[in-house]
Amino acid sequence: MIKEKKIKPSKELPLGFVDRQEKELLIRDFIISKIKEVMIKYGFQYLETPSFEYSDSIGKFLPDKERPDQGVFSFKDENKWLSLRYDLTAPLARYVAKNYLEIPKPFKRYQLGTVWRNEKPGPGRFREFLQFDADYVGTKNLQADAELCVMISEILEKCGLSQSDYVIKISSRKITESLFKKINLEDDNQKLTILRALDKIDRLGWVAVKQLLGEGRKDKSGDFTKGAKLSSDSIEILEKELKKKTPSSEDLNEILKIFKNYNFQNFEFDPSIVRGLEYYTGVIFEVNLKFDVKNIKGQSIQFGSIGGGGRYDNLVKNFGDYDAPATGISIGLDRLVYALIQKKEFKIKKSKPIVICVFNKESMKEYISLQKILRDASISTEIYPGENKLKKQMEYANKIKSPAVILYGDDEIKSGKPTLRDLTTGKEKSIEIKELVNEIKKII
RNA sequence: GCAGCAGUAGCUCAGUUGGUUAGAGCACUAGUUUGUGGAACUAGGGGUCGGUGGUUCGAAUCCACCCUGCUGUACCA
Repeated sequence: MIKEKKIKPSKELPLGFVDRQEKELLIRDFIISKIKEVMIKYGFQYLETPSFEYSDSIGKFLPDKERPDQGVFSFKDENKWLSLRYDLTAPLARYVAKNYLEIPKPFKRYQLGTVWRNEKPGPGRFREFLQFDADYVGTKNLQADAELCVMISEILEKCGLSQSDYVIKISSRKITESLFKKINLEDDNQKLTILRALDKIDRLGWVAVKQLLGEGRKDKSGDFTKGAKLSSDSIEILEKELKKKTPSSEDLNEILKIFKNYNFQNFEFDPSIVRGLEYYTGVIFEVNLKFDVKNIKGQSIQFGSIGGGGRYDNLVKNFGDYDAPATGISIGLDRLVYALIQKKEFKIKKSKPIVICVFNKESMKEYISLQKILRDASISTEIYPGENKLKKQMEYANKIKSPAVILYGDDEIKSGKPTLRDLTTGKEKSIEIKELVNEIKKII
């Protein structure tokens, strides 16, 4: 410990930002490897775009265009506003608009990247997180939308989830639009309020949602949320229509047929899902986990979906002359990892290094030659990084969960037979150098 | 943003109606063993008791404001 008490820099992290440790990262890497495997099979191209974009290229859909810092992290560079991307879809639209003439049509791309949101963090929700996106740009064919659902389902199962662990909910923006017509609703703000209310059926139930559609609702903490102020007649019509369990729009009927062709069944029609409010134009889907997720304190929490997507036919058009209908899906990888860690035990092989103990510096040449033999055999190995006494070295090996240490002191060097100590059993063996690799492979 | 609850050592927490120098367990460091880890024993380091201001002879304890965290809610392109 440092004793001086000067002005110390803070060890705390900014709100919503976290250090991620090896255990989590290895599981994340595992998931990424599964994703890549599946993406290649489905014929998607890999793309990377920068973390920053000009605010107006990704800010077309900001609620408040005058303030680019609303929800995003931005700064002014020279005279232009830059923002950290808040998703991978807006940059894709920008990329397609920029490279329209060169790229294949339709354009299928997948992307893994960090995104940043200036919002309140929650359990498993941060202000910086890794997202995975797959999109089809330049086709109206609903086969694309269907295939995204099938594909995401394959990824989840490759990650170890079974059909009962998750469900893909589907709906269409067209259904809500027709509902608004039915109750003669024109006001866009009111429409938004209704969509937001409907989005909460899962979480709050119909009783609360009806309050939100009407005058408003007071929640557990005593906070009051203003409602959409619909008449009770209109609310009743909405409820009746939304409780129908069969889709009433053409696009959904079409997609159901395609699912049949794929023999895909793990979906559920749910007209209450909403997703991005102004962004989507047609089919929308949401990936929901069905198992219980807990926070650090072991309390069950409201986890919500780990991702979703849908059809956004107008996004590319906003950039200029090209009109490219598109559909895509995104998954929050950190959230998926957070949930997955609780669901199942991951046995991810990560070989910890064999530690070669240091007796004296003069023998370093011998230690290094042993180390080279092991490393050449692809065995993770290190010479103890320091000059402590043996006890410390053993404690270190134990702490990093090393499977074994090699003792190669003067006696061993003289006889040419290092001692191998298995740290799980505590047993020691004197071994010929040429047998060392084989013996170690038995242990690890 | 709004609301409820919380903040004492690296972690988990105790701290009586306000009363000397603020405690425990785990972790850490050193030793018992200068060539042997996971156990035990001994010793040790580490806290402006979230911050600031106030009440008081005296505050971790009471009051005000602020900060941070958790949970709910709102927003979430």
